[in-house]
Amino acid sequence: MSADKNMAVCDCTVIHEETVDRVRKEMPQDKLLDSSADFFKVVGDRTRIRILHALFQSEMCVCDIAVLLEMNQSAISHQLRVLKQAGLVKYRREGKLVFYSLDDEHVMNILDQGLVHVGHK
Amino acid sequence: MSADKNMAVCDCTVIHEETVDRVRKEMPQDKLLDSSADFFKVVGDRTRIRILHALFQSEMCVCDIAVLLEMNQSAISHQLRVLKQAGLVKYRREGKLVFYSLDDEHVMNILDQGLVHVGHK
DNA sequence: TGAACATATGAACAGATATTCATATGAAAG
DNA sequence: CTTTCATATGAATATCTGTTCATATGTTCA
Repeated sequence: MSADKNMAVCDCTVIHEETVDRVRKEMPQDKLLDSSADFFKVVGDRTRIRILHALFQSEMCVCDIAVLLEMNQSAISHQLRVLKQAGLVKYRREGKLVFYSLDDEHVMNILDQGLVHVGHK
Repeated sequence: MSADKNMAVCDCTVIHEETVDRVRKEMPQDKLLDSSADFFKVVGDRTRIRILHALFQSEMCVCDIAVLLEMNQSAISHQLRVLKQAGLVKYRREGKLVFYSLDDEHVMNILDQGLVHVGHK
């Protein structure tokens, strides 16, 4: 059976079928893998990672963030939308202003580990 | 001074200059932020995150990985290149085969936290 | 109600990225 | 040395993504 799959998908013969089968059994579910890739993708962007680190220090309105990152308001607003859809930030309205803050502080642990990782390389 | 920066970059008046200044002081260095965004970007891909999880179980040759992920050899090879450049995998040659393995097991802690994060949502 | 301001949003565009295809490289075996 | 097989790589392509621009929404205040 895996021989067929092989031909369809790969230019070569299965070399270590047992390894492949064993690894396959231990792989996290596809759904989880896709979700976590999506999560890392959200975080894997200059602008968004800066927004998150900023909000870790303090809640901020859109304009504050734009000034901090020296980017225009629209770009920030678009990225905040992405972060909100990913469940990473939340907001509260106060008159004309909208204050954003982290919705999941735990995520900062992961971001910090990312910093540490690149820090000593 | 920040007033000028404002006009150039944002459509609005600074609302909370003290907040912005305080947050700016506490932000990680730009270089670090960029590096960690790049790191998360590498990890934020369906194919690459699967390769890493697979290699966490066992070293594998390129063909094994292609079969496991049901993708063609060339696609895998390209992605292994990205992972290697990011310092996440290493390889050893054995005859015609090239065996890849994790170069930084610590990274799996971060990936696992990603799985946990998306797992209970 | 209307002007002013902060934020959101849609369309457009430019740049990045993943996969495929064709082919090159490099090793083993005949 | 030539063939065969595993892997690498460059070019081409299609898709995705981030930013910008123009404009809409929504709130405050006159």
